[in-house]
Amino acid sequence: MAAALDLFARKGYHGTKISDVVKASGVSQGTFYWHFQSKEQLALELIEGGKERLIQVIEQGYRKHAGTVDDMMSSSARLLTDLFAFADRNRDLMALLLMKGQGADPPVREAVSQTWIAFEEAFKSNIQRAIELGMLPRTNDLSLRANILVCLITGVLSKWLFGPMHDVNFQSTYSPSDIAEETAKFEFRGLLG
Amino acid sequence: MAAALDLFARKGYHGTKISDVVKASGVSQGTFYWHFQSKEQLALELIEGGKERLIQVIEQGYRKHAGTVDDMMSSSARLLTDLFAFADRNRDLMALLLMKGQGADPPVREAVSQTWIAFEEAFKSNIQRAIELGMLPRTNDLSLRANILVCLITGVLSKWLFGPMHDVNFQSTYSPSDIAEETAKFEFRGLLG
DNA sequence: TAACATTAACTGACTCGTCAGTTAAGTGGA
DNA sequence: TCCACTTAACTGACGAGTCAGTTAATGTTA
Repeated sequence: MAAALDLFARKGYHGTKISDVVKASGVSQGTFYWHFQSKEQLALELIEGGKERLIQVIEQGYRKHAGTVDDMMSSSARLLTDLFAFADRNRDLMALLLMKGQGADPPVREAVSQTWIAFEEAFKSNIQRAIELGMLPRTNDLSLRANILVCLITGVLSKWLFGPMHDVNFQSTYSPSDIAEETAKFEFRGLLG
Repeated sequence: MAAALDLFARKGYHGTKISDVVKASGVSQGTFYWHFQSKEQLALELIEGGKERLIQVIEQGYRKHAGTVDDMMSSSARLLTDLFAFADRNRDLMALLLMKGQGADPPVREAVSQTWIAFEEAFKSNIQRAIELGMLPRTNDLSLRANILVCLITGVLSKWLFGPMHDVNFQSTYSPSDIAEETAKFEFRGLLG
């Protein structure tokens, strides 16, 4: 239910009343409880669905062939552009995952955490692949660097989407590809060093 | 009230009942409302106090003299080590600022936002200073890079403190200075490029 | 120094609005 | 007449905030 996601994103889990969701989607409360077991269940379904779509974006960016350093930069930038464009199209989802999920009850928080763990895994296998293809140097602290990279990406994502005020309607002056390119440069230099 | 901060950090704003705070601090509910106007007021006071201490840490790291590139690296690492050590000592505060603040009511969220805006400003003036001292190149997209840097730092901070599961009791395998050094390398290469 | 006054600090049972979830009673299509 | 679906009024729990009163410490007066 898109209406519910919008509300969760704007008002947070606890700030969103079932009565609001119901009003926004034009059905009555009973109808809601016919479709969903509970408020929590609704949130979990939203997150689960979002997670799958998010992971798909990253997995599609999986590098398949070796290439030059420039290739690497541009494929990184492309993956990030895809990711940022996806995030832009789904800012309600991203708001829930990046910020508002924290205000929710344990099971919902758990689902959000699982999403980021999956995200990190997907990214890690991309980096691993790049190393195997000889595009990145082997280092012993790979996992730490991969970690830092993911932090960088989610951090940039948060601020680019929601600005300093964590406002869901925030409009950045940068386009997805602007941000992606600049972030890719950071990534590239950081990982390569 | 340290007890309250601990609870906010672990359970989030809405997850924390006044009755819990009261139980944890060993006073009665009436006493609580004699000391604090409201639950919200309590949270605001906690955040305000934390903000001041946090900003102090960064401002103390203010670069005062020009130096070599190595100087820059080490002073960056020192500032980050201070910051990370502070965060480690105050993980309840950081949990509230980095994660749990999002679940709260608008005034509390606003206070959290203001804290990060101040954080960013403090960092920006550090970078500005480094540019004036000729330690960093002048670029036109400084503000974007500064932004990305702050994202990197808060992102790393979150994951280092709370791990993938956003657990306040998470113990990282890295020490403050390990993380600070690795992050500083990332920062350094990212900013210099 | 004893009796009384004042006030700051504290208590815990209570109120009262809010909201997730329920239910009994429809409605329309096959 | 069964079934998928919808409705609006209802319930009950929960939790923030209140309040009438207790305690103890510090004046104040006679």
